[in-house]
Amino acid sequence: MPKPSPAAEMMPAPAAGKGGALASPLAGSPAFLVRLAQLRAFDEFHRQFANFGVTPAGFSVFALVIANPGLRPGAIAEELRVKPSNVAVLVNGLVAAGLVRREPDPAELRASLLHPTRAGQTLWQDMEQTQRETDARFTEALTPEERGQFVALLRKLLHR
Amino acid sequence: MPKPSPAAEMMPAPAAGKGGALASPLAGSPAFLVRLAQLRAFDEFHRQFANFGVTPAGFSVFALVIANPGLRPGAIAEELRVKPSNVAVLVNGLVAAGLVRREPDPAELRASLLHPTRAGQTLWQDMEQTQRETDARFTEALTPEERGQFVALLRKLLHR
DNA sequence: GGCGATTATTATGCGCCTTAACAATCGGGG
DNA sequence: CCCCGATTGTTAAGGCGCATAATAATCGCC
Repeated sequence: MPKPSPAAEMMPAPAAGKGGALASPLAGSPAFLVRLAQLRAFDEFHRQFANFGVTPAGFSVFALVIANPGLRPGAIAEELRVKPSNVAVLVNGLVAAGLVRREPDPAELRASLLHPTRAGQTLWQDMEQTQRETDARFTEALTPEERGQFVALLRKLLHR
Repeated sequence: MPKPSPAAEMMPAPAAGKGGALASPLAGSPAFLVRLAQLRAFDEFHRQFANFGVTPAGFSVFALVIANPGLRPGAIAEELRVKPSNVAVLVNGLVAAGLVRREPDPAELRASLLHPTRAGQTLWQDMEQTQRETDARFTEALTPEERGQFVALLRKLLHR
């Protein structure tokens, strides 16, 4: 091992007896920690959005449609870094829930323009508030400054 | 709206035409960004571990067994914040791949003690190196200092 | 010796993502 | 003008990762 990184050092693991804490070789891995964080975020979402009948992925699509009425599915796929086939299924769910409708584009008959329904616009008010609460809970262990740093680092990390 | 938060403000979204960038109301949401980051981490893992025949979840279980020989499934479930039933399936995969073996515990016949096989120990050398490369790629947009901050913030966030 | 608690596993289902196949439309070159 | 490759969208099928519920075996204790 070339350099002794401060974190993520592996202890000798003394027999892994039930007594002490066990060695966590992945505790210093960003990718692993992100996976754990996403589990927690998912949990929080489920608790808060239990009454809304939407899933995390569906919610992200809905948020984009609300913020960009007339959006096309392809643009959503690009923004969410997901394949268009996946977007189609999620939009189906939103249409079935009566939150979104597909409208034909007169100048581009292949595409469908996505608009929120009136019911969708109404429900969004509550959802937006709930989303803020979800994020607050998710990051409740962080100070406001740390939360800002966290978001900034995530955005830099994701900036392909 | 009482106070103008610096991030995550929603623009009027002028017709969502194909010309300009679209409004991203979730760009300031930690939970949403973590989900995107996890997608990227998963992608990176698949690229790097394509030849090892293990999945991300299987790898995390394997890493724990390597670091803690004689570990019991329940301890893994607790450490990874998943249900024991899930661990059993993942261990099945590792056993089938010849990386891990289940051994009876003489003092606790309900439990099985997990040990890496010799082949598993050998393969782990390469996996450990590959994992470091995966994390390096995952965080390549960050400076070393930022990477350290990122890990520290994640750990604080997760510290239930 | 029996009975609730603990440990592990299998079976089943859902969410989310992928690739592959198909359909419809667009747009430009012959 | 028509055809054909490219674009856009959708459905179908599959895999991973998680959950809950049901089952089995063992443990500890009265």
